Amino acid sequence: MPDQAESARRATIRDVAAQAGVSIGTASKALNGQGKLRRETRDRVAAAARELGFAPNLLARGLLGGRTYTVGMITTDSFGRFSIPVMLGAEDALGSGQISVFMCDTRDDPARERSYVEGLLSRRVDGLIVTGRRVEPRPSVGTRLGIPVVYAMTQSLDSDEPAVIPDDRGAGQLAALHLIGAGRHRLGHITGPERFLAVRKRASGFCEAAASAGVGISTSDVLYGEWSEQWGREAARILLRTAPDVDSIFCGSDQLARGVSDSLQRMGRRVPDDIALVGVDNWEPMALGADPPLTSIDMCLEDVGRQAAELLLAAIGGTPAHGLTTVPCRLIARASTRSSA
Amino acid sequence: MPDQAESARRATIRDVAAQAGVSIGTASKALNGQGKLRRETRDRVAAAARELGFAPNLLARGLLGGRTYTVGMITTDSFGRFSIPVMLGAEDALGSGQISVFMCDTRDDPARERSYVEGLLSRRVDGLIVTGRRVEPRPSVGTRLGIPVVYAMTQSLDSDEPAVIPDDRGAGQLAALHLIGAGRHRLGHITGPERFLAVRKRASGFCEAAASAGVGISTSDVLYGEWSEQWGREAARILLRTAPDVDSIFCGSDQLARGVSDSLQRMGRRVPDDIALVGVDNWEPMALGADPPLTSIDMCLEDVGRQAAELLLAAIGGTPAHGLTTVPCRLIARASTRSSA
DNA sequence: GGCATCAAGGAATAGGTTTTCCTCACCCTA
DNA sequence: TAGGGTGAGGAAAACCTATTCCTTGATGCC
Repeated sequence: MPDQAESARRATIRDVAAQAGVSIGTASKALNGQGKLRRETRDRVAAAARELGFAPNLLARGLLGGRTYTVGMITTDSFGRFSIPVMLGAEDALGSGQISVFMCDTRDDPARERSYVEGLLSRRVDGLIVTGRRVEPRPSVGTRLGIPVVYAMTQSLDSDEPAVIPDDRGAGQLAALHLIGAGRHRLGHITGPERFLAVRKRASGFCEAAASAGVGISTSDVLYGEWSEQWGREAARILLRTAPDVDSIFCGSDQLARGVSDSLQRMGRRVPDDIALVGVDNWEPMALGADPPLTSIDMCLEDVGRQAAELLLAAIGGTPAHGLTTVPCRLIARASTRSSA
Repeated sequence: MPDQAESARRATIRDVAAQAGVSIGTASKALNGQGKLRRETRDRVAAAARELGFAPNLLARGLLGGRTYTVGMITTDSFGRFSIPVMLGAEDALGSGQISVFMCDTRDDPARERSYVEGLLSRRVDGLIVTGRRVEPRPSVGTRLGIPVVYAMTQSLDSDEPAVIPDDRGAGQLAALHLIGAGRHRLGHITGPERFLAVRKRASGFCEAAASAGVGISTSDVLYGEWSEQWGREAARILLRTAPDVDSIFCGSDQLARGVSDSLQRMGRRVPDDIALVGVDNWEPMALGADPPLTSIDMCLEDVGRQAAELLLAAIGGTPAHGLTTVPCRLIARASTRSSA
């Protein structure tokens, strides 16, 4: 393959046709395996294309075919920790099918979002993926765009629009079962702001699973606060005061778990011997950096992204989806819940 | 503005022209403020466009004009912690000029990279930004692509190609001056693998600045290791053994600094009273979550991205850049270096 | 030998926009 | 009144590709 382009102007199919001594139409057929052509002609065209470093102009193709093999991705949280893996998974599902992704960060500004959507529509993307910070429902990006839209890690207030989110309730259950399975019976839960839907779902999943295993913790025992290590430290002190015999804590994020771990150890409790800890996010720099490393629930965000992309592809292909799809979480066991036996 | 599209087919300029009772060419001129048209005609066309929710097909425009107002962004580190802010800054500089960004993650796989570049070229992007994990030089993505390329947070082995990177040497100097300015005189440096160019540059900047302030630390005293909290903990123990009177440590990342801080405090040293700590990255979840919060050097990655994008725009506009551009870092002072007075 | 069939490839069209060049009518001046 | 200038807008080319329809020559069959 000679170096990509002749630097000046990219070769067009017209150049290829001329070089191969055939018409444009014939060249097109040869390159796309269409029509009735002699073997030798195909080869000649292929050789010319190779020689000229020809690559079809996808703009022209898109203009003609009505499909651009391009999708838009809109994120509201500055490519944050959540939307990135989602993007990664989506890119994975799309990229392998030769679809390119336009990325747009709205910074949570509706006006900016509107203008991005306009731009994407003008570029004739085949579909849209909308991803957000957390799982809270948000205003629809538009229901009559003429192209399919899938939400990932967030949902539209118009609840019929397809959305893919992690199974937060399942995350809570997973945590409870893991802790109980490790022989813990006095559970605590320290988590983020109660206004987050995901927070409430996890808490209820956790409490329910505990209850049905005969271990008592009610949602009113849950400690809600900010998403900060600072709150983790503080909450640990509070919890130890109100429930000094606690032997395990489920933390709503790895950051919280770090704070909790730190605080507990300063208060002389050993992790996991005295108190076991489970975090959420499986955010490796946090979870692995902790001492001891944190058991954490991975929300499989890449799967969320992948599934969203697959739903989008199906919709583009004519099979739209509706409503919510949840993706199961996975618990990654590490030293912070190692059996104290 | 009536709801975006008529759901079925997007309105074209032909529809607008028909509705306004003018020819296509006239409609185009009216919408773009070109040509000689009566005021009333322009208004009529504008009204029709609004009514039909017309937005020009950017594919067609790109096909015709040779410019797509689109750039490709290639990252090698899975949208990691470094390339994201860079992307953000770039998107900032580009987005406000109505340029859309194709995002591609190569996962460090040259074959994948090649195929992405092909795809972007086929989509006739106007330029390329290549961003990487750290600042190490990498093989060129191609020097005869026919479109300008700018590297950000990484450089091409072909050193003439334009690249924008943070001023790592300056980061080291900043750290040294800050610590010395806070009255510290026995400096240590714990950092990442010596094979990283950025690591060596920071170390030499740090040692030089210290030397020229009359404080002795040689590059041979630097502790090199992995980029992990674990290494931070271990290195702190080593350092305290070999230099028990150290009163300040410059850490090559916030993660390292977290490990160091943790380890020091377990060994009974107070931060910052006994030992002051400076990290690098200003990675907020890490730096703010630490106790005490970490002073850290912000590499202003968004500025790196912004500048790269600006260079790219200039190159697209006909004024290509060459060689290295460095972006200054900024020290964010927090409690870990609060004067012990 | 005439006709249908078939292989091979050319010509033309569509897709949506911008831009250049034309046309047409009108007014002004010599 | 002829010629030129001008204001307003139309027609058509150009961008590049894929596809549909045609043409051409050759072959096979009755």
